[in-house]
Amino acid sequence: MSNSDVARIFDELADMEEIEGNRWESLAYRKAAASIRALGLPLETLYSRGELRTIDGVGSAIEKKIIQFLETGEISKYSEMKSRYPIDFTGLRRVQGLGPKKIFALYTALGIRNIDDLKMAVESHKIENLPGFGKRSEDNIRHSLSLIATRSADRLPLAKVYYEVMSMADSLMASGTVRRVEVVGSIRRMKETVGDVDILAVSDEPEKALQSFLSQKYVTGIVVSGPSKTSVNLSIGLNGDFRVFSAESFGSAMQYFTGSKEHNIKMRDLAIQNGLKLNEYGLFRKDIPVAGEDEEGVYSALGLQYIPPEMRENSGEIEAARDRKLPKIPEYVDIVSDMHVSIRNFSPKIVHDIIAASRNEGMKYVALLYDGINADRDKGVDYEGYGVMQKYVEKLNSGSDFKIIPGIKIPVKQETGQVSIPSDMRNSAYVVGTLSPKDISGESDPTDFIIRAVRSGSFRTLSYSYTEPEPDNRIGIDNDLIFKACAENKILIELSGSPGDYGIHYTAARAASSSGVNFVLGSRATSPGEIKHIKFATAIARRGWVEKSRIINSADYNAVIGALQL
DNA sequence: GCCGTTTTCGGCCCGACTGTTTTCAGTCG
Repeated sequence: MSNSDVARIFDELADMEEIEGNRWESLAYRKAAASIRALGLPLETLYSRGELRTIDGVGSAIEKKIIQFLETGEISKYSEMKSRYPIDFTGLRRVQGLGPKKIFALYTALGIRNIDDLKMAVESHKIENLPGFGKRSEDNIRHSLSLIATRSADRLPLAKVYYEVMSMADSLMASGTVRRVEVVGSIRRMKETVGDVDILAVSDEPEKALQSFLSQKYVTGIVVSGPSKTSVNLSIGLNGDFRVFSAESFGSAMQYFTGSKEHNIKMRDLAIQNGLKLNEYGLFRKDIPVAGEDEEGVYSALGLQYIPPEMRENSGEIEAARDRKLPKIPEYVDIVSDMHVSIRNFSPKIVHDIIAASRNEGMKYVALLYDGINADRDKGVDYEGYGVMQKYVEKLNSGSDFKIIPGIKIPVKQETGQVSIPSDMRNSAYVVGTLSPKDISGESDPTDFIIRAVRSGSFRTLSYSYTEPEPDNRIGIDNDLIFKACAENKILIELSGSPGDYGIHYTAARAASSSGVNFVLGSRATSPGEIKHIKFATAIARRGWVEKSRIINSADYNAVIGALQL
């Protein structure tokens, strides 16, 4: 039973209230659903602490519903309404252009309850004759259904689309029809998953720029297209929105389309309180522009510090910016080392390739972690292989300005809660303990197990390993207790940049940071080409409000060697 | 249904686009 289950229920309640004309109730459920979805910790935890009401958009009525769900597994209001609207809203809303009203119209006229019903109705051309629908509507539904069928997921991991989207922006710039191009939306916020791609441009010839965008080879279909904006299907399997603005409006347009939606709502509310109006064209006092050319001006005119895109999730950043108390998060260039490059089969060549790639990414030193686990885990760690690598690295270090920290990563063992490492190696190697859900699946009290591991002193850094980027459905552990133990025992927590081997979520990083934990950032690269992923680890730190001073690898080599006591 | 640096009542972000409409509701971001 995860937060997303509860969020889905509130979204459906919002749909049903909207059908019944209860606009504000609908809005309230919608807001609560979004807050719960963005929550970094399980609702059960907040419930046990009596803190459900601290969630933005959760008042007494919604709190009661959450409690009822947690205690009985059902919400009576939802069940009661659902019996009147036995419709799969969640499924049908994935169809582009279908909202609650249209879904209800389809249900009333044709008894359509789910995607399969809709497919059949489209195939037999029953929709085009419905009042409020037409031939175009039916064609659009057909097109959207075919996209849903071929799409693997509604959201894709950031790293899987990031580089392609950046090259899309580059080729658009090269077309010569725009003066400036920026990727905004969730990609600019470096959110861990991406649902669509937003691109903005400045152009003196908006229509030419739009045409140029539509003719790019990565555009595979057009959803909507007007004089200033267009929405398309992209070859990467997501939809893309492209909009053209004038230079005077570009800052407010970037602010607006970077989101998040919740951040924007609060921003516009703040503008209203100041007698101003904020939209994508600028910040206005009685139609006279006050700001809009750049984002800094918009934030500043509202009495705020500049808020980095990664922090714009309406999780306290606007209040902090008002009080001049935003944390000093690292810039991407502040991270001068990749503290987790994984090496399985040592050779001088691979080390030199890693050095070259690291220098290329602006790194000054790198931690090379020997992954000496045999396929058969019971056989243990290949310490001899590590020894060979360590000797080579030491020799290399003595004659080079680019330094390598030799290290080893070892899974935290189930029986002992420790990583097994010979005592003579503990002092010379940077030891990282890895922990994946399957490592603790057999534990009756996983939280206590991890805390014992942290206290064992057998590793310096705790490296969580997950296959999914989102925090939901993760192992049931009490992060608060674990983070406290890490802070007390000076155990570092690793933030991962890897697109397939995720570390802790940014919300957990934020909690850890406020518990006093320090961090290391690593790409978890298994080949030199993956070292560039370090930026995604930096992004998690930025999203998690982690101060630069808490990140070990924002310091130079000598400081890190000292901190790691190597 | 939620919320409060004018408020415990009376507000609730806002503009673009589409399709089916003779002036606008629905959807989207």
